[in-house]
Parts: sequence; C-alpha cells; structure tokens
Amino acid sequence: MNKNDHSFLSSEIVENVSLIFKALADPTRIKILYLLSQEECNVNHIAEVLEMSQSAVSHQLSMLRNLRLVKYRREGKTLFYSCDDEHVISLLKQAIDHSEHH
Amino acid sequence: MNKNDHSFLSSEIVENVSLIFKALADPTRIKILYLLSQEECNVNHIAEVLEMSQSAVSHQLSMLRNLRLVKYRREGKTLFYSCDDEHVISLLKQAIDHSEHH
DNA sequence: ATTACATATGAATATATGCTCATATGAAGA
DNA sequence: TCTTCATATGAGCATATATTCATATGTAAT
Repeated sequence: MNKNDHSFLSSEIVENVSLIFKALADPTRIKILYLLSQEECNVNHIAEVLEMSQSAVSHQLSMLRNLRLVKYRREGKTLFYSCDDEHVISLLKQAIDHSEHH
Repeated sequence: MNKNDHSFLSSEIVENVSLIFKALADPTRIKILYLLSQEECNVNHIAEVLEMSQSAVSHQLSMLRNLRLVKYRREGKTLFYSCDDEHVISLLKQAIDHSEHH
C-alpha cells in the first residue's frame, strides 16, 4: 500500500481516542468507574470501598469530571457522583468481559 | 450499598484491563494498530507512513507483541506485522467511531 | 460567628512512559 | 567469511502520571 492510500486518522481524533483510553488505563480509575457503574456514590464512600485516601479519590474524580465521564449532584455537604458516559462504560465492560474469558 | 455488597473486580482482572487500555492509550500505538488493522506491514513501512524512527516503531511493536496484540511472519530479512487481537481492534474502532461522532 | 464535616486543590515526590542514540542480532548474498 | 539490509535492544533522558501531605473551600448546624 502506498503512503497516500491509507485511511488516516486526523490527529484530533487520535488525541481524543488517546484521552478516552488514558482515562481507562489506570487501575484506580477502572475501579472508580466500575463502582459508579453499579451505584451513585459519594466521595468518602468511594474512598472507603476502594481503600484509598479521600484526596487520591478526589483528584481522580476531578480528572474524570474534566473528561465528562462522571457527573455529580449535591445533597447538603455531600456530593454524589455517577457515570456520565455510557459509551465509555460500555468499552470498560467489554474489556472486563474479554479479560474474564481470557 | 454496603462495602460487602459490591460486585468487585479481582485485582488480576483490573490489572489485565489496565494493560489493555494502556496499550490503546498512546497516540503512536493507536496509529500503529489502526494501520495494521488495514494491512499487514513491515517495520520500515510503518516508520515511513507514520513518520517516526525505526527504533521507536520497533520498541512499540515489542510492547504490542508482549501483549499479544500483534503477531508477525518473516519473509527473508523482513518481518510483516499484523493484528492478533480482534477484540482489542474492536474496542479501538468503537472509540474512533465515538470520537468521530462527538 | 464558630465549629464540624465533606470535598477540592496545590506542591512535592516517586514512578512510569516514550523517545533518541548507539549498538547488537540475524538473514541473505557476494 | 564479509557486507549489507531489516529489525531489535539497552542506556539515558525528558516528560507524564498518581499519590501524599498540607491546606483551602464551602455547606450546615449551633
């Protein structure tokens, strides 16, 4: 195949796809997203269930928020986070299934 | 939800899923895998088409080989690489589609 | 206003990652 | 065997990433 005959991806698309997969590439974020795919959670609950510090969780939520993969609603002092991108959750679940069935 | 009521992912699964997405998280590897999903390529061809050094391509192929995402066959001095994990290619193409349609 | 609680954020640090450069390996032909 | 070509690999470096620690912000109750 000649160099000009390829169907190329624009660098914008490549960067976007890279961002999606980067979000899913970290064990901590995988656990957070999987947890949020099961139920809406507040920050401390996530920290307790996943046995990590409040700060670490909050930093990761901040990143996931920037990528619009999660959203939250406030109830008093508490913020309840949930998933905001079903497609990305679908990618995650497919990878989990794939991994579980070798 | 109580801490014990969650469906947890084993750390082995989490690590595996993380490895898959890490492989897909780098722009260079996205381009290589997308190219290989279109045609079998030798190393120099990949380097030329993607305008990167032979060494950089070879390092990335080495990683993709270890993860069994690509395979190769030899023809004389030349190695022809191709995709070896249709499921991962499927994840990649879904992310591309998603990204293209905003 | 003061305090307590829930969460966010900035700086610092440690580790991971991707590239380059130089060199090694390995196959094929002279 | 010597050379050439295709690819692989190791060391070193620069950047990115995830965490911790300390502190800030913001809400609600007293």
